[in-house]
Amino acid sequence: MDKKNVTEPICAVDFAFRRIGGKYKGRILWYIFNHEVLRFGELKRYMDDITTKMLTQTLRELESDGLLHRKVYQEVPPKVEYTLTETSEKLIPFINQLREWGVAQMIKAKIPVRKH
Amino acid sequence: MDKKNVTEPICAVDFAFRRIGGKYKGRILWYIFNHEVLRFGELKRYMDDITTKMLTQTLRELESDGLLHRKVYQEVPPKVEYTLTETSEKLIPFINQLREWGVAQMIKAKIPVRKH
DNA sequence: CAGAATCCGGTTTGATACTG
DNA sequence: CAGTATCAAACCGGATTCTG
Repeated sequence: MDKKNVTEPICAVDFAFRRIGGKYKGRILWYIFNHEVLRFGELKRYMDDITTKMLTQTLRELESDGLLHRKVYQEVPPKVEYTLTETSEKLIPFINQLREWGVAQMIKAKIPVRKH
Repeated sequence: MDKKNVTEPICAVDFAFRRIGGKYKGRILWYIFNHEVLRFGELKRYMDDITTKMLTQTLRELESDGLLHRKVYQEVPPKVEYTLTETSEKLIPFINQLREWGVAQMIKAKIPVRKH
């Protein structure tokens, strides 16, 4: 997930999907949006199926793409808060619509829809 | 990209991203939408950076998820046409929104935006 | 608490050649 | 034309251990 952002995007759809098309990125943004701010450990609990390594890695990518703010509190025990940026806030309507589409599909397919 | 659709989705966002979050899926849907119907070879030319193997594989996944129609003409030389389904047509406004977000980001970052 | 570091298998993706 | 088949490389992602 490094070279992806180095090679020139073919088009804008390509560009966009490189930034949020990963396995966890959409959900991370969505969960943070819903709570306004989330700490590392909270986010990990919501994600439920992610390892610390992947979460760290994905958060760093989002941060370096300007889609997340990372605020470190210099205290013990450590505390780090993640919030959306102006740029990623603009993605929320898209994610939400996609989510609604997903809900509709899941109902049709009779897959239990869990809330978050 | 097989197990992805076997394990239970965590939530609707997860569900949706498994269906269109791959490296090429969004673009494939977008290009087909823009041309209404595309043949295998045409699509490959538009994608520009995909191998026949990946294109085949991705098309099959989209088809089995009910996001693409695949119409085979029994003639020589072979001819196969891909079109959107009702389900995937509902996704187009979102993909377009995402595309517009991408365009804005690319302009900001001074990355040349190519049309498709 | 919020990670960093390492090891390692599995999956994804790619190059190339071939076919009905 | 629309794919298959095969092999190899790259990347993803998980488990575990460790630390300021």
